[in-house]
Amino acid sequence: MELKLYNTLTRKKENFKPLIGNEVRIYTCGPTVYNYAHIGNFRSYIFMDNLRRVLKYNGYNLKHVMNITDVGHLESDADEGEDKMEKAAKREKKNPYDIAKFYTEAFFKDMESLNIEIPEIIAKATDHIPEMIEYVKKIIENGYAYETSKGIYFDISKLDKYPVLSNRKMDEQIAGARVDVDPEKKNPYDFALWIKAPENHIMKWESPWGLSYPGWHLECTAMGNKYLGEEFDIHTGGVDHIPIHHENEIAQAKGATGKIHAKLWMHVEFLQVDGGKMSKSLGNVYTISQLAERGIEALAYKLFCYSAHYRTKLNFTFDGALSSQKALNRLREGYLKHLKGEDEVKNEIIQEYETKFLETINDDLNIPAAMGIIWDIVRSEQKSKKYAELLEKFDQVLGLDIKNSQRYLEKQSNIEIPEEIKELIEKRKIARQEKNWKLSDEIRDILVKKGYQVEDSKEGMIVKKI
RNA sequence: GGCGACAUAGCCAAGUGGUAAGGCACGAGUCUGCAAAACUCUGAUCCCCGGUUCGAAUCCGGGUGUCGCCUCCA
Repeated sequence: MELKLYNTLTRKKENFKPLIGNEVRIYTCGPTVYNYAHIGNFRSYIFMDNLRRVLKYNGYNLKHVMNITDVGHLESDADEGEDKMEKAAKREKKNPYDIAKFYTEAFFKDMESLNIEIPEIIAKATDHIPEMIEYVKKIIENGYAYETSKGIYFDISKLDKYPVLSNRKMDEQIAGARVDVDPEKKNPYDFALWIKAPENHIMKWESPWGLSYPGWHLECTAMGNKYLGEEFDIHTGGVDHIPIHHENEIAQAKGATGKIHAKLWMHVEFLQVDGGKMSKSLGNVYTISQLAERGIEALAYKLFCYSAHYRTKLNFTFDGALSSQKALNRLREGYLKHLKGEDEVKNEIIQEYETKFLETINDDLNIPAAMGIIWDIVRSEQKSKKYAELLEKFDQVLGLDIKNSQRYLEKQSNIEIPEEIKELIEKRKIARQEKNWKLSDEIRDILVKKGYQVEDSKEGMIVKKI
Protein backbone atom coordinates (compact mmCIF):
# COMPACT_ATOMS: atom_id res chain seq x y z
CA MET A 1 0.00 0.00 0.00
CA GLU A 2 1.21 3.48 -0.86
CA LEU A 3 2.53 5.61 1.94
CA LYS A 4 1.86 9.29 1.35
CA LEU A 5 3.79 11.96 3.20
CA TYR A 6 3.55 15.72 2.97
CA ASN A 7 6.65 17.50 1.73
CA THR A 8 7.17 21.10 2.78
CA LEU A 9 9.50 21.53 -0.18
CA THR A 10 6.78 20.84 -2.74
CA ARG A 11 3.78 21.64 -0.52
CA LYS A 12 2.18 18.39 -1.58
CA LYS A 13 1.59 14.91 -0.30
CA GLU A 14 3.96 12.61 -2.13
CA ASN A 15 4.15 8.85 -2.49
CA PHE A 16 7.05 7.74 -0.40
CA LYS A 17 9.80 5.47 -1.62
CA PRO A 18 13.30 5.28 -0.15
CA LEU A 19 16.16 6.47 -2.33
CA ILE A 20 18.06 3.24 -1.80
CA GLY A 21 16.54 -0.19 -1.30
CA ASN A 22 14.46 -0.78 1.76
CA GLU A 23 16.33 1.56 4.08
CA VAL A 24 14.95 4.93 5.06
CA ARG A 25 17.52 7.49 6.10
CA ILE A 26 16.16 10.22 8.35
CA TYR A 27 17.58 13.24 10.09
CA THR A 28 15.75 14.92 12.96
CA CYS A 29 16.69 18.23 14.49
CA GLY A 30 17.07 17.36 18.13
CA PRO A 31 17.13 19.42 21.29
CA THR A 32 19.44 22.19 22.34
CA VAL A 33 20.25 20.98 25.81
CA TYR A 34 20.34 24.23 27.74
CA ASN A 35 17.15 23.66 29.74
CA TYR A 36 14.39 21.13 30.34
CA ALA A 37 12.54 20.30 27.14
CA HIS A 38 8.89 21.34 27.32
CA ILE A 39 5.70 19.75 26.09
CA GLY A 40 5.88 21.75 22.88
CA ASN A 41 9.28 20.25 22.14
CA PHE A 42 7.91 16.83 22.87
CA ARG A 43 5.02 17.22 20.49
CA SER A 44 7.60 17.20 17.76
CA TYR A 45 9.41 14.16 19.13
CA ILE A 46 6.08 12.35 19.41
CA PHE A 47 5.63 13.14 15.74
CA MET A 48 9.11 11.82 15.05
CA ASP A 49 8.17 8.65 16.92
CA ASN A 50 5.00 8.25 14.85
CA LEU A 51 6.95 8.68 11.66
CA ARG A 52 9.49 6.05 12.68
CA ARG A 53 6.83 3.61 13.72
CA VAL A 54 4.72 4.09 10.60
CA LEU A 55 7.76 3.53 8.40
CA LYS A 56 8.64 0.37 10.30
CA TYR A 57 5.03 -0.79 10.17
CA ASN A 58 5.33 -0.48 6.40
CA GLY A 59 8.30 -2.80 6.51
CA TYR A 60 11.15 -0.36 6.10
CA ASN A 61 14.44 -0.41 7.96
CA LEU A 62 15.57 2.84 9.47
CA LYS A 63 18.81 4.67 9.76
CA HIS A 64 17.85 7.70 11.76
CA VAL A 65 20.09 10.42 13.14
CA MET A 66 19.15 12.94 15.77
CA ASN A 67 21.49 15.64 16.93
CA ILE A 68 22.06 16.96 20.40
CA THR A 69 22.97 20.61 20.14
CA ASP A 70 25.43 21.33 22.90
CA VAL A 71 27.25 24.24 21.35
CA GLY A 72 26.77 27.14 18.99
CA HIS A 73 23.06 27.80 19.25
CA LEU A 74 22.85 31.51 19.87
CA GLU A 75 19.86 33.20 21.42
CA SER A 76 18.70 34.27 18.00
CA ASP A 77 18.57 31.81 15.15
CA ALA A 78 20.08 34.58 13.04
CA ASP A 79 23.42 34.70 14.85
CA GLU A 80 22.55 37.29 17.44
CA GLY A 81 22.98 37.24 21.16
CA GLU A 82 24.71 34.90 23.53
CA ASP A 83 25.39 31.21 23.13
CA LYS A 84 22.49 29.41 24.82
CA MET A 85 24.76 26.88 26.46
CA GLU A 86 27.06 29.49 27.92
CA LYS A 87 24.15 31.57 29.09
CA ALA A 88 22.66 28.58 30.90
CA ALA A 89 26.05 27.84 32.41
CA LYS A 90 26.22 31.36 33.84
CA ARG A 91 22.67 31.10 35.13
CA GLU A 92 23.38 27.87 36.94
CA LYS A 93 27.00 28.67 37.74
CA LYS A 94 28.17 25.50 36.04
CA ASN A 95 30.40 24.48 33.20
CA PRO A 96 28.55 24.38 29.86
CA TYR A 97 29.57 20.75 29.40
CA ASP A 98 27.89 19.83 32.68
CA ILE A 99 24.81 21.75 31.63
CA ALA A 100 24.69 19.74 28.42
CA LYS A 101 25.14 16.45 30.25
CA PHE A 102 22.45 17.22 32.79
CA TYR A 103 19.78 18.32 30.36
CA THR A 104 20.60 15.59 27.88
CA GLU A 105 19.92 13.03 30.56
CA ALA A 106 16.70 14.76 31.55
CA PHE A 107 15.65 14.78 27.91
CA PHE A 108 16.13 11.07 27.44
CA LYS A 109 14.34 10.31 30.67
CA ASP A 110 11.28 12.14 29.38
CA MET A 111 11.63 10.43 26.01
CA GLU A 112 11.51 7.10 27.80
CA SER A 113 8.42 7.96 29.81
CA LEU A 114 6.76 9.00 26.55
CA ASN A 115 7.72 5.63 25.07
CA ILE A 116 9.41 7.37 22.17
CA GLU A 117 11.85 5.26 20.18
CA ILE A 118 15.35 6.62 20.23
CA PRO A 119 16.92 7.08 16.79
CA GLU A 120 19.67 4.67 15.80
CA ILE A 121 22.31 7.39 15.94
CA ILE A 122 22.49 10.20 18.47
CA ALA A 123 25.03 12.78 17.41
CA LYS A 124 26.41 15.40 19.74
CA ALA A 125 27.62 18.58 18.08
CA THR A 126 30.75 18.80 20.22
CA ASP A 127 31.78 15.30 19.09
CA HIS A 128 31.84 16.42 15.47
CA ILE A 129 33.99 19.53 15.40
CA PRO A 130 36.48 18.09 12.83
CA GLU A 131 33.67 17.08 10.47
CA MET A 132 32.19 20.52 10.74
CA ILE A 133 35.49 22.23 10.01
CA GLU A 134 35.89 20.05 6.92
CA TYR A 135 32.39 20.97 5.84
CA VAL A 136 33.08 24.69 6.14
CA LYS A 137 36.30 24.26 4.17
CA LYS A 138 34.35 22.64 1.38
CA ILE A 139 31.87 25.50 1.28
CA ILE A 140 34.72 28.03 1.16
CA GLU A 141 36.48 26.09 -1.60
CA ASN A 142 33.32 26.13 -3.64
CA GLY A 143 33.14 29.88 -3.28
CA TYR A 144 30.05 30.10 -1.13
CA ALA A 145 31.57 31.67 1.97
CA TYR A 146 33.79 34.51 3.08
CA GLU A 147 35.62 35.54 6.20
CA THR A 148 34.92 38.59 8.33
CA SER A 149 36.36 39.74 11.63
CA LYS A 150 33.58 37.79 13.37
CA GLY A 151 33.76 34.51 11.52
CA ILE A 152 33.01 32.66 8.33
CA TYR A 153 29.79 33.66 6.63
CA PHE A 154 27.71 31.99 3.97
CA ASP A 155 27.12 34.17 0.92
CA ILE A 156 23.50 33.60 -0.06
CA SER A 157 23.82 35.70 -3.21
CA LYS A 158 25.84 32.84 -4.72
CA LEU A 159 22.81 30.57 -4.62
CA ASP A 160 20.45 30.11 -7.54
CA LYS A 161 17.56 30.44 -5.16
CA TYR A 162 17.09 31.44 -1.54
CA PRO A 163 14.85 30.73 0.22
CA VAL A 164 13.44 27.49 -1.14
CA LEU A 165 11.33 26.21 1.74
CA SER A 166 9.56 29.33 2.86
CA ASN A 167 8.07 32.27 1.01
CA ARG A 168 10.03 34.92 2.82
CA LYS A 169 10.88 37.93 0.78
CA MET A 170 14.51 38.74 1.10
CA ASP A 171 13.91 42.43 1.31
CA GLU A 172 16.80 44.34 2.79
CA GLN A 173 14.52 46.92 4.29
CA ILE A 174 12.72 44.32 6.39
CA ALA A 175 15.99 42.88 7.58
CA GLY A 176 17.36 46.28 8.36
CA ALA A 177 14.27 47.36 10.22
CA ARG A 178 14.54 44.61 12.76
CA VAL A 179 18.17 44.23 13.58
CA ASP A 180 21.23 46.22 12.76
CA VAL A 181 22.80 44.51 9.84
CA ASP A 182 26.43 43.63 10.40
CA PRO A 183 28.23 45.95 7.93
CA GLU A 184 30.80 43.26 7.21
CA LYS A 185 28.12 40.93 5.85
CA LYS A 186 27.65 41.02 2.09
CA ASN A 187 23.93 40.32 2.29
CA PRO A 188 21.66 40.88 5.26
CA TYR A 189 20.63 37.24 5.34
CA ASP A 190 24.13 35.84 5.18
CA PHE A 191 24.62 33.64 8.22
CA ALA A 192 27.54 32.40 10.26
CA LEU A 193 29.05 29.04 9.48
CA TRP A 194 31.81 29.45 11.96
CA ILE A 195 32.17 31.99 14.74
CA LYS A 196 35.38 33.43 16.11
CA ALA A 197 35.23 33.12 19.85
CA PRO A 198 35.43 36.14 22.07
CA GLU A 199 38.01 35.98 24.91
CA ASN A 200 35.53 34.83 27.54
CA HIS A 201 33.86 32.15 25.46
CA ILE A 202 34.33 28.79 27.12
CA MET A 203 33.41 26.36 24.34
CA LYS A 204 35.92 26.89 21.56
CA TRP A 205 38.23 24.84 19.38
CA GLU A 206 41.34 25.24 17.28
CA SER A 207 40.46 25.77 13.64
CA PRO A 208 41.98 27.28 10.49
CA TRP A 209 40.28 30.47 11.64
CA GLY A 210 41.67 30.55 15.16
CA LEU A 211 39.95 29.61 18.40
CA SER A 212 36.33 29.47 17.48
CA TYR A 213 33.10 27.50 17.46
CA PRO A 214 30.51 26.31 14.94
CA GLY A 215 27.40 28.15 13.83
CA TRP A 216 24.18 26.44 14.74
CA HIS A 217 23.02 25.42 11.27
CA LEU A 218 26.28 23.75 10.46
CA GLU A 219 26.08 20.77 12.78
CA CYS A 220 22.95 19.34 11.23
CA THR A 221 24.29 19.45 7.70
CA ALA A 222 27.72 18.15 8.64
CA MET A 223 26.48 15.32 10.83
CA GLY A 224 23.71 14.38 8.41
CA ASN A 225 26.32 14.23 5.69
CA LYS A 226 28.60 12.05 7.80
CA TYR A 227 26.04 9.44 8.79
CA LEU A 228 23.50 9.55 5.98
CA GLY A 229 25.47 10.75 2.99
CA GLU A 230 25.01 13.69 0.65
CA GLU A 231 21.43 12.76 -0.12
CA PHE A 232 18.99 11.04 2.17
CA ASP A 233 15.26 10.51 2.48
CA ILE A 234 13.64 12.57 5.21
CA HIS A 235 14.49 15.59 7.31
CA THR A 236 12.18 16.53 10.19
CA GLY A 237 11.76 19.39 12.62
CA GLY A 238 9.32 21.96 13.94
CA VAL A 239 7.68 24.53 11.69
CA ASP A 240 9.82 27.21 13.28
CA HIS A 241 12.80 25.67 11.54
CA ILE A 242 11.38 26.31 8.09
CA PRO A 243 12.32 29.97 7.59
CA ILE A 244 15.84 30.06 8.99
CA HIS A 245 17.41 26.88 10.23
CA HIS A 246 16.36 24.53 7.47
CA GLU A 247 16.69 27.21 4.85
CA ASN A 248 20.28 27.68 5.93
CA GLU A 249 20.91 23.97 6.12
CA ILE A 250 19.83 23.70 2.51
CA ALA A 251 22.08 26.63 1.60
CA GLN A 252 25.02 24.90 3.27
CA ALA A 253 24.34 21.61 1.57
CA LYS A 254 24.12 23.27 -1.82
CA GLY A 255 27.31 25.15 -1.09
CA ALA A 256 29.17 22.01 -0.10
CA THR A 257 27.73 19.39 -2.43
CA GLY A 258 25.58 21.22 -4.95
CA LYS A 259 22.46 19.36 -3.82
CA ILE A 260 19.69 19.69 -1.33
CA HIS A 261 20.55 16.98 1.17
CA ALA A 262 17.07 15.69 2.02
CA LYS A 263 14.39 14.73 -0.43
CA LEU A 264 11.44 15.04 1.91
CA TRP A 265 11.04 17.77 4.52
CA MET A 266 8.49 17.24 7.24
CA HIS A 267 7.50 19.82 9.82
CA VAL A 268 5.33 19.61 12.93
CA GLU A 269 3.03 22.47 13.81
CA PHE A 270 3.30 24.20 17.15
CA LEU A 271 1.52 23.33 20.30
CA GLN A 272 -0.40 26.27 21.65
CA VAL A 273 -1.42 26.78 25.24
CA ASP A 274 -4.80 28.21 26.21
CA GLY A 275 -5.39 29.35 22.65
CA GLY A 276 -2.16 31.29 22.27
CA LYS A 277 1.54 30.86 22.07
CA MET A 278 3.57 29.21 24.71
CA SER A 279 6.07 31.56 26.21
CA LYS A 280 8.12 31.93 29.31
CA SER A 281 6.74 35.38 29.99
CA LEU A 282 3.19 34.00 30.13
CA GLY A 283 4.33 31.23 32.43
CA ASN A 284 2.72 28.53 30.34
CA VAL A 285 5.77 26.56 29.31
CA TYR A 286 5.23 23.18 30.91
CA THR A 287 7.47 20.15 31.27
CA ILE A 288 6.57 16.49 31.41
CA SER A 289 7.25 16.38 35.12
CA GLN A 290 5.00 19.37 35.72
CA LEU A 291 2.24 17.46 33.99
CA ALA A 292 2.94 14.48 36.21
CA GLU A 293 2.50 16.71 39.26
CA ARG A 294 -0.98 17.49 38.00
CA GLY A 295 -1.83 13.83 37.57
CA ILE A 296 -1.16 13.59 33.85
CA GLU A 297 1.05 10.72 32.72
CA ALA A 298 3.52 11.24 29.93
CA LEU A 299 1.62 8.69 27.88
CA ALA A 300 -1.61 10.60 28.45
CA TYR A 301 0.12 13.62 26.97
CA LYS A 302 1.12 11.47 24.03
CA LEU A 303 -2.49 10.44 23.56
CA PHE A 304 -3.49 14.08 23.86
CA CYS A 305 -1.21 14.84 20.91
CA TYR A 306 -3.13 12.21 18.95
CA SER A 307 -6.25 14.33 19.02
CA ALA A 308 -4.91 16.51 16.21
CA HIS A 309 -2.98 15.91 13.01
CA TYR A 310 0.71 16.81 13.20
CA ARG A 311 0.36 19.58 10.63
CA THR A 312 -2.31 21.47 12.54
CA LYS A 313 -1.90 23.56 15.63
CA LEU A 314 -3.06 21.86 18.77
CA ASN A 315 -4.40 23.76 21.73
CA PHE A 316 -3.14 22.45 25.05
CA THR A 317 -5.15 22.98 28.22
CA PHE A 318 -4.97 21.07 31.48
CA ASP A 319 -8.62 20.13 31.06
CA GLY A 320 -7.78 18.69 27.69
CA ALA A 321 -4.83 16.75 29.04
CA LEU A 322 -6.92 15.39 31.91
CA SER A 323 -9.53 14.20 29.47
CA SER A 324 -6.80 12.33 27.65
CA GLN A 325 -5.69 10.78 30.91
CA LYS A 326 -9.22 9.46 31.41
CA ALA A 327 -9.40 8.26 27.85
CA LEU A 328 -6.07 6.47 28.26
CA ASN A 329 -7.30 4.60 31.30
CA ARG A 330 -10.47 3.60 29.51
CA LEU A 331 -8.42 2.45 26.57
CA ARG A 332 -6.39 0.28 28.93
CA GLU A 333 -9.45 -1.19 30.59
CA GLY A 334 -11.04 -1.87 27.24
CA TYR A 335 -7.91 -3.66 26.09
CA LEU A 336 -7.82 -5.78 29.23
CA LYS A 337 -11.46 -6.79 28.74
CA HIS A 338 -10.64 -7.98 25.25
CA LEU A 339 -7.66 -9.87 26.60
CA LYS A 340 -9.98 -11.87 28.83
CA GLY A 341 -12.69 -12.10 26.18
CA GLU A 342 -14.01 -15.38 24.81
CA ASP A 343 -16.16 -14.12 21.95
CA GLU A 344 -15.56 -15.26 18.39
CA VAL A 345 -14.54 -12.68 15.84
CA LYS A 346 -14.33 -13.46 12.15
CA ASN A 347 -10.97 -13.10 10.48
CA GLU A 348 -12.55 -10.93 7.80
CA ILE A 349 -13.42 -8.33 10.40
CA ILE A 350 -9.88 -8.30 11.71
CA GLN A 351 -8.64 -8.02 8.15
CA GLU A 352 -10.95 -5.07 7.50
CA TYR A 353 -9.63 -3.24 10.52
CA GLU A 354 -6.06 -3.90 9.47
CA THR A 355 -6.64 -2.51 6.02
CA LYS A 356 -8.47 0.53 7.29
CA PHE A 357 -5.80 1.25 9.87
CA LEU A 358 -2.96 0.99 7.39
CA GLU A 359 -4.79 3.20 4.91
CA THR A 360 -5.32 5.80 7.58
CA ILE A 361 -1.80 5.99 8.97
CA ASN A 362 -0.37 5.89 5.46
CA ASP A 363 -2.30 9.00 4.59
CA ASP A 364 0.34 11.38 5.88
CA LEU A 365 0.21 9.91 9.38
CA ASN A 366 -3.42 10.55 10.17
CA ILE A 367 -3.15 9.39 13.75
CA PRO A 368 -6.32 11.17 14.98
CA ALA A 369 -8.40 9.26 12.45
CA ALA A 370 -6.55 6.07 13.38
CA MET A 371 -7.63 6.63 16.97
CA GLY A 372 -11.20 6.49 15.75
CA ILE A 373 -10.54 2.94 14.56
CA ILE A 374 -8.89 2.10 17.86
CA TRP A 375 -11.94 3.22 19.82
CA ASP A 376 -14.24 1.29 17.54
CA ILE A 377 -12.31 -1.87 18.45
CA VAL A 378 -11.99 -1.02 22.13
CA ARG A 379 -15.71 -0.43 22.47
CA SER A 380 -16.76 -3.40 20.37
CA GLU A 381 -19.50 -5.46 21.99
CA GLN A 382 -17.66 -8.69 21.23
CA LYS A 383 -14.87 -9.19 23.71
CA SER A 384 -12.15 -11.17 22.05
CA LYS A 385 -8.51 -11.98 22.47
CA LYS A 386 -8.18 -11.36 18.75
CA TYR A 387 -9.12 -7.74 19.31
CA ALA A 388 -6.57 -7.47 22.09
CA GLU A 389 -3.91 -8.79 19.74
CA LEU A 390 -5.03 -6.37 17.07
CA LEU A 391 -4.73 -3.47 19.49
CA GLU A 392 -1.23 -4.62 20.42
CA LYS A 393 -0.34 -4.67 16.75
CA PHE A 394 -1.68 -1.18 16.14
CA ASP A 395 0.16 -0.01 19.21
CA GLN A 396 3.37 -0.67 17.30
CA VAL A 397 2.46 2.60 15.61
CA LEU A 398 0.87 4.44 18.51
CA GLY A 399 3.46 3.55 21.11
CA LEU A 400 1.09 3.85 24.04
CA ASP A 401 2.49 0.70 25.65
CA ILE A 402 -0.94 -0.84 25.95
CA LYS A 403 0.59 -4.28 26.45
CA ASN A 404 1.43 -3.11 29.95
CA SER A 405 -2.03 -1.71 30.67
CA GLN A 406 -2.47 -3.80 33.77
CA ARG A 407 0.75 -2.50 35.25
CA TYR A 408 -0.13 1.15 34.63
CA LEU A 409 -3.55 0.76 36.19
CA GLU A 410 -2.11 -0.97 39.22
CA LYS A 411 0.48 1.72 39.61
CA GLN A 412 -2.29 4.29 39.87
CA SER A 413 -4.07 2.46 42.67
CA ASN A 414 -0.91 1.40 44.52
CA ILE A 415 -0.21 4.78 45.95
CA GLU A 416 1.45 5.70 49.20
CA ILE A 417 -1.21 6.31 51.79
CA PRO A 418 -0.39 8.22 54.98
CA GLU A 419 -1.20 6.69 58.38
CA GLU A 420 -3.92 9.21 59.09
CA ILE A 421 -5.75 8.23 55.92
CA LYS A 422 -5.25 4.53 56.56
CA GLU A 423 -6.97 4.91 59.92
CA LEU A 424 -9.93 6.66 58.33
CA ILE A 425 -10.20 3.93 55.74
CA GLU A 426 -10.19 1.28 58.46
CA LYS A 427 -12.93 3.11 60.35
CA ARG A 428 -14.98 3.33 57.19
CA LYS A 429 -14.58 -0.38 56.52
CA ILE A 430 -15.94 -1.18 59.94
CA ALA A 431 -18.79 1.28 59.56
CA ARG A 432 -19.71 -0.35 56.27
CA GLN A 433 -19.63 -3.82 57.76
CA GLU A 434 -21.99 -2.55 60.44
CA LYS A 435 -24.10 -0.93 57.72
CA ASN A 436 -23.62 2.39 59.45
CA TRP A 437 -24.07 4.27 56.17
CA LYS A 438 -24.23 7.69 57.78
CA LEU A 439 -20.79 7.37 59.39
CA SER A 440 -19.43 5.69 56.29
CA ASP A 441 -20.52 8.59 54.09
CA GLU A 442 -19.19 11.15 56.56
CA ILE A 443 -15.77 9.55 56.49
CA ARG A 444 -15.91 9.45 52.70
CA ASP A 445 -16.52 13.20 52.66
CA ILE A 446 -13.60 13.79 55.01
CA LEU A 447 -11.34 11.70 52.78
CA VAL A 448 -12.37 13.69 49.72
CA LYS A 449 -11.53 16.90 51.55
CA LYS A 450 -8.12 15.45 52.35
CA GLY A 451 -7.61 14.65 48.70
CA TYR A 452 -8.45 10.95 48.55
CA GLN A 453 -11.29 9.34 46.70
CA VAL A 454 -12.71 5.98 47.69
CA GLU A 455 -14.51 3.62 45.40
CA ASP A 456 -16.36 0.57 46.72
CA SER A 457 -15.92 -2.25 44.27
CA LYS A 458 -16.70 -5.93 44.64
CA GLU A 459 -13.08 -6.66 45.43
CA GLY A 460 -13.04 -4.08 48.22
CA MET A 461 -12.28 -0.45 48.70
CA ILE A 462 -10.09 1.32 46.17
CA VAL A 463 -8.38 4.52 47.22
CA LYS A 464 -7.20 7.06 44.70
CA LYS A 465 -5.52 10.37 45.08
CA ILE A 466 -7.49 13.21 43.54
C1' G B 1 4.04 46.37 7.20
C1' G B 2 5.32 41.35 4.91
C1' C B 3 4.42 35.99 4.99
C1' G B 4 1.57 31.64 6.43
C1' A B 5 -2.50 29.23 8.46
C1' C B 6 -7.12 28.42 10.62
C1' A B 7 -12.73 29.12 11.58
C1' U B 8 -16.79 21.91 12.26
C1' A B 9 -21.56 20.30 18.59
C1' G B 10 -19.72 22.95 25.78
C1' C B 11 -14.14 21.72 25.06
C1' C B 12 -10.12 19.05 21.98
C1' A B 13 -10.81 17.73 16.97
C1' A B 14 -11.11 14.01 12.00
C1' G B 15 -13.10 14.74 7.46
C1' U B 16 -10.77 18.26 0.80
C1' G B 17 -17.28 17.28 -4.04
C1' G B 18 -22.18 12.86 -2.59
C1' U B 19 -26.23 13.83 2.59
C1' A B 20 -20.95 15.20 9.33
C1' A B 21 -15.01 9.97 12.72
C1' G B 22 -13.37 9.86 17.55
C1' G B 23 -12.09 11.55 22.67
C1' C B 24 -13.68 14.43 27.01
C1' A B 25 -17.70 16.99 29.47
C1' C B 26 -23.21 17.32 30.11
C1' G B 27 -27.89 14.47 30.43
C1' A B 28 -30.44 9.52 30.86
C1' G B 29 -29.94 4.45 32.19
C1' U B 30 -27.41 -0.24 34.28
C1' C B 31 -24.64 -1.34 38.69
C1' U B 32 -24.39 0.47 44.10
C1' G B 33 -27.12 0.98 50.85
C1' C B 34 -26.05 5.90 48.54
C1' A B 35 -22.04 7.43 45.69
C1' A B 36 -17.70 6.75 42.81
C1' A B 37 -15.56 3.83 39.06
C1' A B 38 -17.07 0.98 34.89
C1' C B 39 -20.51 0.06 30.94
C1' U B 40 -24.72 1.50 27.46
C1' C B 41 -27.56 5.35 25.07
C1' U B 42 -28.19 10.53 23.65
C1' G B 43 -26.22 15.85 20.53
C1' A B 44 -23.93 19.55 15.34
C1' U B 45 -25.60 20.76 8.40
C1' C B 46 -19.91 22.64 9.48
C1' C B 47 -18.25 31.81 10.92
C1' C B 48 -21.24 35.21 7.33
C1' C B 49 -22.63 36.59 2.15
C1' G B 50 -22.48 35.41 -2.98
C1' G B 51 -20.98 31.96 -6.96
C1' U B 52 -19.71 27.08 -9.59
C1' U B 53 -22.21 22.13 -9.53
C1' C B 54 -27.42 17.41 -10.21
C1' G B 55 -24.91 17.78 -5.44
C1' A B 56 -20.12 21.62 -1.10
C1' A B 57 -18.13 21.60 5.55
C1' U B 58 -15.15 20.31 1.32
C1' C B 59 -14.01 24.36 -5.05
C1' C B 60 -14.07 30.01 -6.40
C1' G B 61 -14.89 35.36 -4.91
C1' G B 62 -15.90 38.86 -0.98
C1' G B 63 -16.44 39.79 4.21
C1' U B 64 -15.63 39.01 9.57
C1' G B 65 -12.80 36.78 13.36
C1' U B 66 -8.72 34.09 15.59
C1' C B 67 -3.76 32.43 15.62
C1' G B 68 1.29 31.82 14.18
C1' C B 69 5.93 33.45 11.91
C1' C B 70 9.10 37.68 10.40
C1' U B 71 12.36 38.79 17.34
C1' C B 72 13.42 33.24 21.45
C1' C B 73 11.09 28.83 20.63
C1' A B 74 9.86 21.96 18.40
